[in-house]
Amino acid sequence: MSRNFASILIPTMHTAQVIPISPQRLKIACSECSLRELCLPVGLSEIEVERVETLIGGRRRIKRQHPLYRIGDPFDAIYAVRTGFFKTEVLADDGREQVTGFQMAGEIMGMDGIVTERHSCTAIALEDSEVCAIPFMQLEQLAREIDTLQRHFHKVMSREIVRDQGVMMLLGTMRAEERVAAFLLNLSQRFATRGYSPTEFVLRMTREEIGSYLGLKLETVSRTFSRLHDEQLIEVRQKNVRLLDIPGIRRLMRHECD
Amino acid sequence: MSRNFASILIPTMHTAQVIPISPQRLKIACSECSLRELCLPVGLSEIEVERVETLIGGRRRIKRQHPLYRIGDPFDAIYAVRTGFFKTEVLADDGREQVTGFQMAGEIMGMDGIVTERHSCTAIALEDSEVCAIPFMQLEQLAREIDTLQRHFHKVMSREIVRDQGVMMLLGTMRAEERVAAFLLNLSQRFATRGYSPTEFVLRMTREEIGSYLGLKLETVSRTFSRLHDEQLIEVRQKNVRLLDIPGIRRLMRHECD
DNA sequence: CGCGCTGTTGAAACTTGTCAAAGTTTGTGG
DNA sequence: CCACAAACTTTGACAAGTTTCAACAGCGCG
Repeated sequence: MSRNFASILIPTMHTAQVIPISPQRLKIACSECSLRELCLPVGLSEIEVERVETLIGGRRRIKRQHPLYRIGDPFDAIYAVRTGFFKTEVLADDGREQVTGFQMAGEIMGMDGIVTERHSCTAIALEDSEVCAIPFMQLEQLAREIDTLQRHFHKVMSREIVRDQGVMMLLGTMRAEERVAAFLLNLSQRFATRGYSPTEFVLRMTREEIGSYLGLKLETVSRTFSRLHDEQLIEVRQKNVRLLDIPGIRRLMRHECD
Repeated sequence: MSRNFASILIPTMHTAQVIPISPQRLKIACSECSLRELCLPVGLSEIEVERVETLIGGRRRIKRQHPLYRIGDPFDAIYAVRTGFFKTEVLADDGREQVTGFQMAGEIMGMDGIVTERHSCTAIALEDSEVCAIPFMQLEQLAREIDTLQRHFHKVMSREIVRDQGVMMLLGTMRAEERVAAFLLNLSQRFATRGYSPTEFVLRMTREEIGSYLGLKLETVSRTFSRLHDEQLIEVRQKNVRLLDIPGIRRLMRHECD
């Protein structure tokens, strides 16, 4: 039974098949986990890890299509995805929505709420999911005491800012085919990091959600998938995707130089 | 005309007239800086402000078109804009560039560098500018000691994340006219916050830079300005802009309801 | 004073969006 | 477990919006 911070770092259910972990070895496994840098700083003493574990507010299960938090909700915690898959989306005044990201195991959500103490986006589970809530006041308290935790948290926020820059690049300069290619490669890389196949995975989101994220209409996403398929770069059947030629897909993105 | 941005919009913001500083008081004086509310938390005691002042690494002058930092530069400080105007831009593998933001007085730059300890974007002064360098290690140190400073810094990072969400929305769902309208309203609002006219200001960036930021070609930006002008919403002469009908401009953005 | 950079405008080409229809999968309730 | 409805996906034809290419004008720097 693991409802502590360390456990979010450690792939449980999903990756149990890939990296078997006995329950009593959780902390050790954390230090061996290839994802550790996503969630916990390296170099914590055992005592410090224990303190971090006490900080976790608790685990929350979110059913598919249900929100973890909504725009306007009071902010009091950030969340680490334990299992499952989320999307975050923002809302324009006129009602238009835009998916700003997809979050998977080991990733942190909710930092948008710090500035106004209300969430500025909505996080919705794309499949039955589980998160660890990390009460923000307590996180700040502990960050004041543990340098490496403080630094780590700052890196997590910074990584989010850098990720956003990448999305801007994608939305601002790429054409449809490049966007879809970048999206697939990004997913592939993130799955690989977590020990899953980088070439074969399931899209938890609809074409419309992909389109929203990529600034395209769902029809364009669908057509682009079909085109990549015609070019023998991918195989798609519904939500199942197989990347047949990753170098080829990567090449698409450099195609339109300058 | 060789008058710079500040001297037009900001009735002499340059040192002496607004903020009298006696010659011997050359040290950094956050306590007397007019930007204080923008870059420091409210509620610091005098002693705390003094401590923050010791933390400022020093001012740096950056000439027009010169970089404050470049992609790949080692990260060791964040920067607060004192005077002037910057753009930040990222680079794709194939050489394409994308402006990710424009920064003006009181805004903080450089947080992208925390995660990798190298900057992931380049910051270039669009006019002769001045920044306060804030060594990051020392900032973290002090943040561990002063709660309100810690919280403030987290809010600054969070604000950046929320801002990025807004840019994604802009790039992902808006048409050219809406993007330009949003851009102008955003600038207007930021000038207003700083006590300058929200209706009349100078664009320090070229059409190409605006286009890069908005995910449009420079010709489209130019055409859109012309169209807004035809519709009597704005006046543009070169870099000088006057917003004639802010409600009208705002209406443009709700036009395309979903 | 002129050269270069920046900005404006036009016409054609191209990419993506819109609308529509049909096929496929998923979920629900009998 | 099947049947049916709803949601999602694919594909085509056409429209709209944006980019591309090109020409020219204006300002500003040397």
